[in-house]
Amino acid sequence: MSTVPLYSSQNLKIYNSLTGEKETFTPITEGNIGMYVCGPTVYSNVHLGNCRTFISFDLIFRYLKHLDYKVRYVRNITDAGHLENDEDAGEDKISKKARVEQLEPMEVVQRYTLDFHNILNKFNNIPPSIEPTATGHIVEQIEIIKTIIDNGFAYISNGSVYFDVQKFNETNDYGKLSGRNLEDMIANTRELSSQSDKKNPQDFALWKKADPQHIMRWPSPWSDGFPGWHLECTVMSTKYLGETFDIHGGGMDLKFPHHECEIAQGEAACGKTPVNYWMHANMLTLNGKKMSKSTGNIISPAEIFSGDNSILSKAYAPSVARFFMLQANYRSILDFSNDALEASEKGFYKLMEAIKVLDSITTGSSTTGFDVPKWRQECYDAMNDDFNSPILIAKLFDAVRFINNSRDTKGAITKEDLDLLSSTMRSFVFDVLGLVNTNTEASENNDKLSGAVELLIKLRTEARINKDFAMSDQIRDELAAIGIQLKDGREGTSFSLNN
RNA sequence: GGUGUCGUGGCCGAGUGGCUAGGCAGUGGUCUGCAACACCAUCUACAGCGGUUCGAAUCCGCUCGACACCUCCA
Repeated sequence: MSTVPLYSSQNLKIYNSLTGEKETFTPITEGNIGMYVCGPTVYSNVHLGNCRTFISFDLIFRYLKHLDYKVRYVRNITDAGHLENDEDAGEDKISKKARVEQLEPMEVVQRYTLDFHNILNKFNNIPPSIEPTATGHIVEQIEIIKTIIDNGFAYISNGSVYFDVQKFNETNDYGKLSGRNLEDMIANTRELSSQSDKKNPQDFALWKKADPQHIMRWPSPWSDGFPGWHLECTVMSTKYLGETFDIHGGGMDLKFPHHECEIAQGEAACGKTPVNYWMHANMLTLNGKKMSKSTGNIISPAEIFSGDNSILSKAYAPSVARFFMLQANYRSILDFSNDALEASEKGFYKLMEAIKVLDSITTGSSTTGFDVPKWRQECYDAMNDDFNSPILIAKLFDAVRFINNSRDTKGAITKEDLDLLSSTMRSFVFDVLGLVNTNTEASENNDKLSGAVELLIKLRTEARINKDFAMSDQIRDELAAIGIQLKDGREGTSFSLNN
């Protein structure tokens, strides 16, 4: 038996940074997608801004899978080669951290890789299919450097190897992704420092000769040294996804020079452009400025979860922060604030509450006031339009209104429509948006608590019948104080757990 | 200086030529013993100036402002 994959009935459009337009998505191999996303340099704890990028691509990964595509998602760990700056005096970020904290470089890598995985796991991100490291691909990097040299696009200088941008630009277009042209860049570049080994300031390192005190070093035909930052992504994407693959993603700040250099390396090594669809996730800002490790303008996920930061009024669940981010388009700058997060939290629990209500709706002979199949397609249309999660969420809230109405109005929906509504809600909220319902899980999974609260509700109801409002209010208020909210409705009293 | 993006109501944030985005907050009402929850109704917009158009938040120009990249950053 064979089922028709969902993607065949949906028209997915993706905004391609390379062309600046939304394009109908067509994978190289039907039904299969290769996607590469630039991962973190593991020299410090991830901050919330880093997380936004990976949550954005998790949404994309989840939706592509939801459409029944077979996706190979590769996201690297940069554990070597990422310099403090592009001058020759630059120090490897991992090495520097290791020196400062008196750790082995691999201890630094291990510590922050674990932190990265732990935090993304809390945000309910699905792990990538392959998570390769730069240090695990030194041999491949040396091989590709040889190829680029052989093809005439790189030169050796004092034990280092540099990519010859001007030579490349004679036959190719350096700057096509970031909308720059080489002449402008040359005209606007500062003078080279005298000790540079580079022919031109635009040239970038493929291999760097290590200083005597540099710990992380590997032998190569040119020197004992280490690979350039841009190279690892070219090598690992090519190795696991092929010389040309479908989607390459990353943070907006990597567009230039990192991704521009990847295109140059790929074209110089393989003679073909490496990526069909470039996708860039926009920045999370704090006080209107980009979150950035180097400026210290950051808030960490751990602080969100604990509330331990002066700008936060309380702690927030990971799914609340995730929901907050998904309420903005991945291509828009999003500004973080406690007020915005608090507003999202209320919306989030309203959404979760409605999903719980789905189970208690009674069905009737017809559905009035809501076209479930039409609504369902509108949800898909939103996601098909370059993963427009804010529109999807707006559609979900349309359904929330109908669901809450249906609770009070008996028999306003057919069994068939309710099943479709329920399955669609759940698949978009949990599978596609990747939200976790901490609220109802706690109440459903804890029968003892539930039994105790039901007993208190019973006692309170008796008190109310006897007009002993002092007693009934005491029960209500003290339960509220420990996060259990009682809800009086036509059909009696129910409760929910608040965070 | 160069390149690019953006400026939407109290807050967040969609929308790219005419039709209610949505969430939070506010206001009025229904429900309630009183509340909360929920529901119904409703208010505050498209930075400024000029142009194109029957019609512009949406297209064009200018002005002002913000941000990002051009050094490391998701």
